[in-house]
Amino acid sequence: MSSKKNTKKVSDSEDDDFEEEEDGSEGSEEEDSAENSVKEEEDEEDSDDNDIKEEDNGDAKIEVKDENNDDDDEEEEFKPSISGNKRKNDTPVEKSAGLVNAKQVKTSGGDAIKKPVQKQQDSDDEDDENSDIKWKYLEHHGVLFPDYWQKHNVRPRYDGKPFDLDLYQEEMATYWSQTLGTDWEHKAKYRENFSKQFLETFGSNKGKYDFDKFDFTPIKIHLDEQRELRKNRSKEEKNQEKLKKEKLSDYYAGAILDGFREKVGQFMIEPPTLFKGRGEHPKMGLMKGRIQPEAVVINIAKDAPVPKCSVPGHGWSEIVHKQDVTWLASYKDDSVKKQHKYIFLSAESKLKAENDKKKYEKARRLKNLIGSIRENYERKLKSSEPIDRQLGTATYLIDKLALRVGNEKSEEEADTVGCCSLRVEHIQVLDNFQIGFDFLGKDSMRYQNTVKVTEIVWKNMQAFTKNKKRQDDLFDRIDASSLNEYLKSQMEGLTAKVFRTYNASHTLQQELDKANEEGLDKMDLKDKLNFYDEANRNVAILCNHQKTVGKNFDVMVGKMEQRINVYKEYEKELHTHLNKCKKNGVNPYEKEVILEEKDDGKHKMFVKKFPGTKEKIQEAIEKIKKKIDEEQNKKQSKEKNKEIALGTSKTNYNDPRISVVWCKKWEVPVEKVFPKTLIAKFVWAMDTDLDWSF
DNA sequence: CGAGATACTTAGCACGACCTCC
DNA sequence: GGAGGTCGTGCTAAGTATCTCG
Repeated sequence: MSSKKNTKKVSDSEDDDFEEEEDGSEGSEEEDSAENSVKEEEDEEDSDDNDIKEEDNGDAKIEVKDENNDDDDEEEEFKPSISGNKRKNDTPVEKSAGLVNAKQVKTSGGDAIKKPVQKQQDSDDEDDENSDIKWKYLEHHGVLFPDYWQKHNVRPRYDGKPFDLDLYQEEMATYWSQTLGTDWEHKAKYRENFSKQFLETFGSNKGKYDFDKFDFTPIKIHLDEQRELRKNRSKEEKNQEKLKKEKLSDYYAGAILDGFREKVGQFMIEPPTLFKGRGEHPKMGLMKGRIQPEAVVINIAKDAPVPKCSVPGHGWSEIVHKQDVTWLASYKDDSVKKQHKYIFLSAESKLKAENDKKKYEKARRLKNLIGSIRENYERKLKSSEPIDRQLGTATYLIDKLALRVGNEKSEEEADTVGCCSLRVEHIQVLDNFQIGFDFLGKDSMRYQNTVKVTEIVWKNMQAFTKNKKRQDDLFDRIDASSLNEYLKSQMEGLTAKVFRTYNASHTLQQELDKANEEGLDKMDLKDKLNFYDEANRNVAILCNHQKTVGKNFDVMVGKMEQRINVYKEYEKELHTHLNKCKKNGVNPYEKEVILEEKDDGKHKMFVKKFPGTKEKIQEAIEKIKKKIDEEQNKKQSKEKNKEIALGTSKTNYNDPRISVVWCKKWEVPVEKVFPKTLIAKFVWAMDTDLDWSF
């Protein structure tokens, strides 16, 4: 209810005709690169804009500041107040709290405050307390659009002859050329989808052309040259560009939510390119269309200034004031598949952090109830009702194997499954109460596992496969929503994914609790971190978080082995050297041997030193032993992590408080287990008490 | 109800910044 | 100080879950 009231179009309200005016009056504006538009559209064009906005909001313009443009006090004051970079998370913007405060920030040089205050009062009041209001005040700078295509005029060949392409054709052809030499090039579907769409651009002439006769290597070569050129830019040039980028990002990343500066996440509209779906995606190779501002909906507070659209001659689709959602902007993109995209605040924002914390608290509630919940679904396993046996069995799998729930998918997507969408062909009922699983899950990652289950589960699984074809659903009486409905009856807010969070965090806690037995106190930092990685790895294995093996993994490991062998040989030689030294009292053989490990042209050197005194030799032996040890550890963890991605569980499944407490307890700096961004994301967990546990 | 819409989280990969090792 | 490797971050695809509507 409340939200509905808030979502009406700006243009509906008596004082906002923003889009109409903008659209109508600016058709002839220069229409190029977004980069230009952000920085250059200053005065002439700006004045139009301000006219409109000043009517709306008093003086509410937002400008990107350029180094050469520091003459405007208003902007000067405004900008830092909302810029993302200097933001201090827990310092309210401008001291006081809440709505009033945010407005002060926004208007710290102008008079926008007057009107909005009135606007604010006429409808919001009763909304605030009830329902799920996510914010009271929200202000941001909108979204950034990728540059329009700029023609490079490098022609492909057709039938061996240079061939002219129009603007859009060239753009498509270039995206295609980007993938020449990669795996994509050889995927039949990718080629099929692209070629069809590409030929489509010739309209009624499309029948005249044969895609196989096109040769795009000239464009490919051009792209390679461009990359080379970019790489070889001067230091200053690179620096300049970096600064520019930072400036832009500083501007767009800046938002204010309820009186606090917050960082916006991904604010750049996804640029056009060829769609690259994971796995056997039927739509791979199709052109992702260019998103125009007219497709973008902006969500801000009623009394916030309307962000400026950076594309000359264009305007937003709509300005809404939906307080029951967290997105700042959204757009529909149906070019490849029907979908909505959103611009959110970044992971480190209060809004996201709060949700994150709630997620873990919910998982902890599950932890406390898990006993009775397990009893409940175990009872269901034996129920006389087939539906209940399926619910029980599916819940068992979700709990024990951390499977995803498995929503229905359409034909237009890659064929992947989760628990409820498992088909008979995905499992094998084996001897000894074992079940074999082999299916493609999210992102077409293969889940392959053989597990011993309880007798009753085993029998159920066998029954569910009876008289069915391979392609039939294993669970034919339930789906994701009925399963979640059942879970809801067991605990408020319980859904299938909570089991994953709970099991992951619980596993991490258990693993890390083994620190005492492992004698962590006697370990050095490196070994402690190995121990942590091991725990982390167990979670990743549970959740099936995989990564593809890098193409030169074997080469890498080979090199390490070689290095270890060299070290070992050196160690042996040192021992003989030491013996000789002992016999003679003094060392007659002091020497250095320089080894060059040659490897495909490049070389690395290793110097074997044979010192002249027993003590020094002894030292050298110790040193090389340590090096061997380190190198072996490194090799081992590399092999262990060969196909396992540790990052995903760290960011999404492991309650950060577990790690924080562990770090404190064992005197490991948190920044050794969390990279910068995760520390920022998990600020809320950083001062957890030592006695806390999941 | 069921299908599509909507909102938000979870996921792997490419690439570039940074670090290390001589 | 530069090449080679590592690692973090940005990007965007692909899930989950719930809501809405005919």
